Amino acid sequence: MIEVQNSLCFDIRKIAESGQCFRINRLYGSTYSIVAKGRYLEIHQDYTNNVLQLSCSNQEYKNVWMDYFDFSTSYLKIQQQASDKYPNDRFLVESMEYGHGIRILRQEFFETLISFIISQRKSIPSIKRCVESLSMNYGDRINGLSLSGDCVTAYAFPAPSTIAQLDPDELRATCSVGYRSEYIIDAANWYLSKGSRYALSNLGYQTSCNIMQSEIFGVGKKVANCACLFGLHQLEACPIDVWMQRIIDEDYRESIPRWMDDEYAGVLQQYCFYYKRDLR
DNA sequence: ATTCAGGTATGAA
DNA sequence: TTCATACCTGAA
Repeated sequence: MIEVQNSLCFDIRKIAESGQCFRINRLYGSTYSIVAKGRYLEIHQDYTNNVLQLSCSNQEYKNVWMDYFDFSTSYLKIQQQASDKYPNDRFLVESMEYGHGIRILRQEFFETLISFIISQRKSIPSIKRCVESLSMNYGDRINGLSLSGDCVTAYAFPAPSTIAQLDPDELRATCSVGYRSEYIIDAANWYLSKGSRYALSNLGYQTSCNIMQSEIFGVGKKVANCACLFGLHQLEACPIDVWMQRIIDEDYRESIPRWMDDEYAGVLQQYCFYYKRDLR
């Protein structure tokens, strides 16, 4: 277990509730578990002393989790820049204040792609259950540590080759993914034959977004944008879901706000999404 | 019972 | 291009 001073824009509660990741769960209080990159982590945020506790070694923190939490990107700078560029955008400025501490996690691409294929027409709890059963049924068993030093078992997200070989009916039965089961298997095959060769993160946002939409059955505009933003860390990707559409309709009189074309539109989208959803 | 939940493919206008 | 509709599933 290690302890680090949290001097960054980092709020684990908001990140967990921001809907970008389906494998962060609240255990108790402000303690969360995370399964990512074939590892299990527990993290506790002490909001009064501004301290983070993580259930890993200092080495693993530096090698794995600092990258995962995207600590090399300054979200403060992104916020300040946006405030300067769109000073009159009341909704955006309020959203940034409200969502301060949200970051875009550097999740694994394949897992992100499959997770957001699953997400269509599903509620977040339901998506989480699907991803969890997918991992339990077909993923590797992981041995992790809790914050108190106890051994914890978890399941990594399955490998592309494992998912590619599944029978659609079996997948549907074991993970209740419904009509998405063919999509999932198709995406895994795409990843094996082409996706992993493209080096999509180097091809840029527009190109990778178009490739995914045209080559993967079941991947449309929204899912492709989520895969770009959360799986490739292309921060200009701005997925328009029902909540974003509500923001456009209700808060911008049905016209696309300027910030949606910003180079950091995806980050700003997360603030607005989180803010709008909490107003429910 | 009906609707909704972070959509997409398809075919018609 | 835009629009309506079906689609697994589980929860409200």
